[in-house]
Amino acid sequence: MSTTLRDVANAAGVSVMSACAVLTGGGRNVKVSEEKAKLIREKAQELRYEPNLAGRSLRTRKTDTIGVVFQHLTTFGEEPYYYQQLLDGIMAALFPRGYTLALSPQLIKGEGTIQVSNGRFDGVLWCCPDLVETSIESAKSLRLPVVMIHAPKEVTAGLPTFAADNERAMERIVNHLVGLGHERIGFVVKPHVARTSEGKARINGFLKAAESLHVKGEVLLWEYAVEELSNYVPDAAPHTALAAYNDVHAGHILSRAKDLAIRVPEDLSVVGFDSSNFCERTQPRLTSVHQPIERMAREATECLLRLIDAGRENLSETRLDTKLYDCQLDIRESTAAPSPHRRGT
Amino acid sequence: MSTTLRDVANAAGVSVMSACAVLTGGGRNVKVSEEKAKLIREKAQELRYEPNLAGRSLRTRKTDTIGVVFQHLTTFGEEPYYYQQLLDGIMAALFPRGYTLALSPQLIKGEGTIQVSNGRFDGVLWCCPDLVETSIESAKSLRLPVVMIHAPKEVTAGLPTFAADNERAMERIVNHLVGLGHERIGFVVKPHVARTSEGKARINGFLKAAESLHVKGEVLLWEYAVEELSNYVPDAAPHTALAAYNDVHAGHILSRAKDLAIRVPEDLSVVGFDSSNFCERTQPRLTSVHQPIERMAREATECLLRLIDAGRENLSETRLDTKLYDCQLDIRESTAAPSPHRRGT
DNA sequence: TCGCTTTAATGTAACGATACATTAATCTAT
DNA sequence: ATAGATTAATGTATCGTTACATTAAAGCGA
Repeated sequence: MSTTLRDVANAAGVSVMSACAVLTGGGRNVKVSEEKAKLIREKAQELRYEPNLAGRSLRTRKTDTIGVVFQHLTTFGEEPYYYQQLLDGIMAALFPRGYTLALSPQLIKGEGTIQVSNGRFDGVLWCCPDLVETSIESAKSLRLPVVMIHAPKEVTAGLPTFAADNERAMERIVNHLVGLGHERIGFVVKPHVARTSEGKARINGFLKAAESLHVKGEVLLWEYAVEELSNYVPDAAPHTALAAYNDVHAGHILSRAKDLAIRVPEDLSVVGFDSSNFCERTQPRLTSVHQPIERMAREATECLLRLIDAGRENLSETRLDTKLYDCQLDIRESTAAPSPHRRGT
Repeated sequence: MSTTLRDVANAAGVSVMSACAVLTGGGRNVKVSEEKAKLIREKAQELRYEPNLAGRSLRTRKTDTIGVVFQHLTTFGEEPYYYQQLLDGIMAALFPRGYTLALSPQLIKGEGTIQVSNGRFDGVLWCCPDLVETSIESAKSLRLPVVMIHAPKEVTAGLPTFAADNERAMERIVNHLVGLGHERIGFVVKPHVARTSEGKARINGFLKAAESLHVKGEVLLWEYAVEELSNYVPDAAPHTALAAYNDVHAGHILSRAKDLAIRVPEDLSVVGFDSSNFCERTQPRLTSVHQPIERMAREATECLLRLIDAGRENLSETRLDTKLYDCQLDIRESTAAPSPHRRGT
């Protein structure tokens, strides 16, 4: 059995609460002479006392743990860079404050509804780019502070939300491509993307930007894009530029293009999304949108911690922080003006 | 305030332990009629009862949470694929059993020594490829089941250990290169690598393999490798093949080589380590060693869960599981026979 | 020396869930 | 009909910690 506070108190010949006061720094009311305090600390060290957090949590209603919600169990595999940055940002904000981060099966339920036991988390960070409506209800019904990361704020009304400005980002892509002279642009997505709120935002931004610049902008399902590349005929390609939903998808397009001897960027411009360091390693290096994911995650986490603190001090009305992050386009080598002989065809 | 078991019991007009027995399935001793059981379940749902885990943990001495130890706070950034696969493997084993995974600042202490509060974790997974000796003492002194992942078993004596066979892996690399005709091979590492036990194992394996095959095998610090490439002279290069410590480093070498117009694999063969899907996206595609990280993490986690179960049932002596994983070499395009005009120089 | 504050502590009761022991009521066998 | 077994429950103590209330002793001015 492990050492308890009572063991330490007995060893030092003092009461339990004196030991508690000394070892936790708490107990405003309780004063202990420096002499006894020293003895208590000595005994605690000698017995290798570590507080039992279950006991403490039960009493203080504080767990010093926050839960992180992902939609699926195995999301990591699809977009390693995205989750890496997310976790790094969260940890950067959490650890200096002594908080623990938990990934729990409770927090990963298929249809977006989760149940969280009491006394496990002080708050929840909800990271679901592919947010569905039921998630929101589920999030709001938690009797815990919740902060949304990367979910369009129109959907999360009433919850603090930290998200990339996806529409603006797509506008930047289209602007760049049109500026280069492209007039037929495809946005390649996988089917499920069209059902997520982030996907909708990007599609929406893409279509709006194309419309306002008077160029042809088409949303292409992945299979059609693949087919289109396979049937590629230099002068008759339906699109001279393809934007992909993320860098990994863009990478796949690059590989395809290479296999089919389609030159990038001469024959086809390709744009990614995330501007992960992966972009520096492709051939050609990939033009992509940089989302400040780590900063977003860090600031969202800080917001959550503020909410938790506020709740403790009964400042029930903290202002609802919500922030939309502008994304930069990192222009690399995979985009260029369309070949002259096809320009304006 | 949230609903407690007492609230449910009162609402249903039964005792607290009847409610407890019905809602947790536990309490072997306590029988409840189907009629009352139904009523209890109804009331629980109606009041949205969720058990308080602090209370439960305190009583049962079970947290259903395991902690994962990393050496540094920001390790993720360096090797995203590695950590992604590790976490995926851990979660795959943990979540079906209802366990939560925790990343805690308690578990990330610079010099490898950690202290874990009681009542927070049921066990600890220690994932430190760059393991230092003090870590081991720290790991052994935890009064919790501990399983080591990715630490050489010579170092972790007495603790279950799941690790890649690094020596064998380096042997495979050297075999492959020598088979192609290379006779001057460099193994490129960053300085800190040489101090970690995994680094030592790889260096050791590399040198031993080179020696036994009677070829020149040299360990190169990163800066020297860079310098060597800068001064590259086709017929006089000190090495015709470079093995890197991981895929990302290998990627950097590829970029350098490209910038300097050194052709891979014609002028120089390059080998990575991890065989992440990154290898498929480089130009040329990267030959690399595949470590079964996810499987390793999953099996280590399963082992930890067995130890935890065993502890509960006082089967104090479970056999000490330890497994060394063989790694395959995935041969892609970045390795080939050295150019004929330099062969045998 | 008496009342008053100040200092240094201690006592007790929770927090919520569950293990173990006990009780009351019903059933079975002779 | 009654002992003994079975069923359906309830009572109570406890896990380790901390909040709140209380006490005992010392200090101090008049």
